[in-house]
Amino acid sequence: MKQKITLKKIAKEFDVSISTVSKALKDSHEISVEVKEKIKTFARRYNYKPNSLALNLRNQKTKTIGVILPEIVHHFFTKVITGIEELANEKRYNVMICMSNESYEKEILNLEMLANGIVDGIILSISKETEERDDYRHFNDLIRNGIPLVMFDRVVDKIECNKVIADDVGGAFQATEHLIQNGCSKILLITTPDYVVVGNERKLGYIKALDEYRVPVRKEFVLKVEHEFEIEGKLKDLICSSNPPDGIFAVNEVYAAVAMRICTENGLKVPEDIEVIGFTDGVISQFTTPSLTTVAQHGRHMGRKALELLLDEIESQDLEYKYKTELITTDLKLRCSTKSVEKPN
Amino acid sequence: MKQKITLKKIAKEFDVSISTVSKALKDSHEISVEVKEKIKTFARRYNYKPNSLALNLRNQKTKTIGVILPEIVHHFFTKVITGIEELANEKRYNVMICMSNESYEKEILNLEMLANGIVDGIILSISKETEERDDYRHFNDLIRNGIPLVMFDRVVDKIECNKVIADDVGGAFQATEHLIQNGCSKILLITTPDYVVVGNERKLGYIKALDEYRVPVRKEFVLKVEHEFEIEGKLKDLICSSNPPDGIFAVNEVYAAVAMRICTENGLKVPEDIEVIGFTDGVISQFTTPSLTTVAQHGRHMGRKALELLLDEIESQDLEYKYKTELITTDLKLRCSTKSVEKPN
DNA sequence: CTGTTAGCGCGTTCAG
DNA sequence: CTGAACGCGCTAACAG
Repeated sequence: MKQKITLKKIAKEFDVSISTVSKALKDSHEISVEVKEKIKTFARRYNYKPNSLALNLRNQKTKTIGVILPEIVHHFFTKVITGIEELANEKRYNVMICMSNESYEKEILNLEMLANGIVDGIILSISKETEERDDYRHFNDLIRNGIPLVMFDRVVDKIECNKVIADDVGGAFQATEHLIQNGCSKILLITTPDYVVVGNERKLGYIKALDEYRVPVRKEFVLKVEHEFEIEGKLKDLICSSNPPDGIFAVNEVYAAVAMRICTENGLKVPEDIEVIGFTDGVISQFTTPSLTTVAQHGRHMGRKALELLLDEIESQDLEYKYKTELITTDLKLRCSTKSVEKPN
Repeated sequence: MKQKITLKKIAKEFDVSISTVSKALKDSHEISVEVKEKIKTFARRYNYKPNSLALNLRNQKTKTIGVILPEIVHHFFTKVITGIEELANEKRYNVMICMSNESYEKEILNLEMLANGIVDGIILSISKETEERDDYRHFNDLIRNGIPLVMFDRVVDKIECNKVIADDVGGAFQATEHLIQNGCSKILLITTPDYVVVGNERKLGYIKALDEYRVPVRKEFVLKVEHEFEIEGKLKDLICSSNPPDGIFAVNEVYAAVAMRICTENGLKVPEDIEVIGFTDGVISQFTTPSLTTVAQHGRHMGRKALELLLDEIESQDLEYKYKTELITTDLKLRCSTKSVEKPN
């Protein structure tokens, strides 16, 4: 278990002072060429690397940013991470990823841990439990402590900070509009419980599209489910009713995939009898039969944007820094679960 | 931009020494009750938290472990992370996740960054490029520097460290055996290029099963592809040949899903005409039509095990520490792309 | 009961 | 050209 080499050890080796070594390694003009040379070759030989902890402590900054995610087994979030990593790389920042597991407690724990000096700023998507509790003191504490925070995707109006969100309303509008234009008039919305903000936003877009095209909004066509296995029973009932839906818009990928499977199993043909659109950046959609038309969220782009805003704030000296909210536009990714002229992929 | 509160500031506030404050906050018996009380309430009021950097520097350990992954947009790796996080939580360790993006350069960069004091140990799955180059000096440097390393999934024999691997040979054997027992005799293997170790291991299992059941191994039934879009042409040719396969074993999920789609598109019924098995821990398999039988890798379990070994080594004082290689057994997860008595899910 | 000192590893004055 | 001293924030051994 050989110990790491330090300035001190090199100094002892050549019987010079620590600061001489430090200067020599930085190629300071204050040090004689010979001394510099021998110290540098020695350092290279023993692969000297300054200790990050010491540097961070001294500089009072770490060039590291923390990312807190509700979960990681989720294609969208991994895309966001990819975007963050990408830009972090370019800007020579490190990234520390933590998971809140959708838990309020763990979110606070992570926040506290990161806030204790080890990161220069934090990017986060709020946990479901926190959304449900509607308790955001820990974030305000953080901000009061002067640690820059950027929220993405699941954001909270009450918190004053930079934000990056997908255009949930617009995306849902686009999807619903597409279904309407394809001739659907009885469009089922499968969404999350009320406390999930993005679910609500997407519902708004759905309603907006229906309104705009003068399609009546019907209560029985709004399905709120917590878990995908709740879909089967309710959807079956609707399909077998006297007035079955002819289109489905689901606020995420799994809901859409499950709904589509249930339709098929119950004798409906997709997209002939019923068209389906999901909302996601995911990978499942490409492999379902038929492949699933979705609203693409561009998670990678969101990640990049979030870090961009964060670095902006970190590097800003401006006392009157103005927080922004960036809207990332979505795209309708046409596949085979909807009727359309072209059906790529 | 209020600055964080430190021992020093509290000391100044009450005009006592820094160490008095430190002791007071640790409820030392050396300090009078009144002083302790007033210092503690003050600290609580201003939400004092010791600076982690300073603590880490002083203790020469960080209670943080680094994880380097080839990529993160990958269900298996996110499962492994979940396992690592889980145990890390229990043991009160932090986890820092980095991505090598399958790049040799970036792997080295990450390694160097983590090695400079900020983590107590590293868990890693090697990048493809490194596998291809067959150059492992950076790992040996790390180990020589006394930083514990655990490799998982994609491991390298030449590196002496703890390892956790899935039973790739066994899993592939199981899968192939299952196909044979279901009556397949012309089983196509879709695998990766030779330098990918896990691909090779799985190929070994495939051959072993064929040998054991005296099914001839045929060269034209071993398809090596780098990317999934190479599958279509080659598979089509085979299907249309005079001697088409009646079973497919693919070394990953995407290959299997793509192969199955191509079979269906070319008029073959799965599993009646041809059976398909994939290798993975993924999420796609559940949503294909038919759902895909796979060899489950238990990524979460692997993650836990990897961290377990790492903590073992970190906390071991033993100079004659013995490295282990843990084999994580796989399970055949039966779904609908293979014939069988029961077809759950 | 409280304070001083030293040290973790580093970089930066400032003196010599 | 080189070194001593200081500070980043914290703890622990030792003095008083």
